[in-house]
Amino acid sequence: MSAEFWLTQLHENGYRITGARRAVVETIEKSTRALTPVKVYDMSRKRYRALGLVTVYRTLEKLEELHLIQRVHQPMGCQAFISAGHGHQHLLLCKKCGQVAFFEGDDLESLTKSIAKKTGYQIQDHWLQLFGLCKNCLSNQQA
Amino acid sequence: MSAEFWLTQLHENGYRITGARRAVVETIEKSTRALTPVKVYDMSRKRYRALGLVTVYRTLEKLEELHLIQRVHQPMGCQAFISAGHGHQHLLLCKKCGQVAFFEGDDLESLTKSIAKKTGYQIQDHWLQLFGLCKNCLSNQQA
DNA sequence: CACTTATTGATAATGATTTTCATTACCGAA
DNA sequence: TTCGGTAATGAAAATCATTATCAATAAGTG
Ligand SMILES: [Mn+2]
Ligand SMILES: [Mn+2]
Ligand SMILES: [Zn+2]
Ligand SMILES: [Zn+2]
Repeated sequence: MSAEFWLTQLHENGYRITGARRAVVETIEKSTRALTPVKVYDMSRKRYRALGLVTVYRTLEKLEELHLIQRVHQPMGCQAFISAGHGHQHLLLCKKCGQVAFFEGDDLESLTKSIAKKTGYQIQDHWLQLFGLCKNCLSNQQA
Repeated sequence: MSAEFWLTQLHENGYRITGARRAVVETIEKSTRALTPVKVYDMSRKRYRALGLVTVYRTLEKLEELHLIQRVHQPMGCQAFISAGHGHQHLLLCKKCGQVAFFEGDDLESLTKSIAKKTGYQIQDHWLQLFGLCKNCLSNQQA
C-alpha cells in the first residue's frame, strides 16, 4: 500500500493530484503514529514549502472519506489520524511513544449476541482499541 | 446512584455544593444519553437560570476527575459526557436516538494475550464500545 | 452572624476548524 | 502541445469550542 496507490484512489474518485496532496499523502502514509493536522502540516512542508494548513484539513477530509485514513481516539484528544487498516483491524497504541500497531482476529460474536439478548439492542458495529507499551518502550524502561 | 451521592462526593472532596452544581449534577445524573457541554447548559438552566456555560465546563471537569462521569467518543464527535458506569463496564450506543446502555462481562483475556505475544506490546487497557439500534428505535422502524 | 475563600458569571483570550474569495494550475479535449 | 474550464490552493476572516482573567458573590466553618 504505497503513496502512489492513495494518489490513484484520489484520482479515480475525481480528485486532482497536486503537489500539496502528494506531500500530505506521503507524510501520513509512511507514519507509524497518529498525526494531528498541525503535525501533518509541519512534516509535509518539508516536502512542499507552499503548503497551507487549510489544505491539510481539506486533504485529510478526502482521505478519510475514501477510507485511506482513520481518526484515532485517545484520552488526550481525538484529532489525530493514521493510515486505515486493511479489512477488519483494530489499533494498539503505545501510551509512551504513540507507536501504533494493527491487530485483527478479535472475536466478539458471542459477546455481542449475549449483550443483544440482555439489552434488546440490535448490535451493528464495535470499536475496540488496546493501549499499552510497545516493545521498544518496554526495553528502554528504567528500574 | 442519586444526584445526592454525587453532591456528597463533591463535598467530601473539598468542593462546595452550589445551586449551579446541583443543577448540572441533576441534569447529567438522570440522563440516559450523552450530553455536550452546551446541551448540559441548556437543560440545567431550566433548573437554575443564572447558570453560566463556563461553570458547566468547570463542573464537568470536576465530575470527570471524581470518575462520576466519562467522556463518550463517537464518530460525530467526542465532546459528550455521560454518567460513569460502575466497575468494569462499557457502553452500547443507539445510532439513531443516542440512548446509552451499559454492559459488562467482556472477556478479552485470551485476545490480549495473543496480541501481546504477536506484537511484543505489553497491553494495559482497552476501550470497547458497541453501536446499534435500541429496542425502541427497532420497533419504531419503517419498512 | 461573620469571616475566609472557593465559586460564580461576564468578558476576553486562545485554539481549532471552517468559510470566503481571488488566484493558480491540473488535466481532458482539441 | 496547447488551451480552457474548473477544481484546488493559500491568505485572511469567520466561526465554534474551550480556557483564562477578574471583580463580585455566597458556601460553610466556627
Ligand atoms: Mn473487531
Ligand atoms: Mn472490558
Ligand atoms: Zn474520541
Ligand atoms: Zn434508539
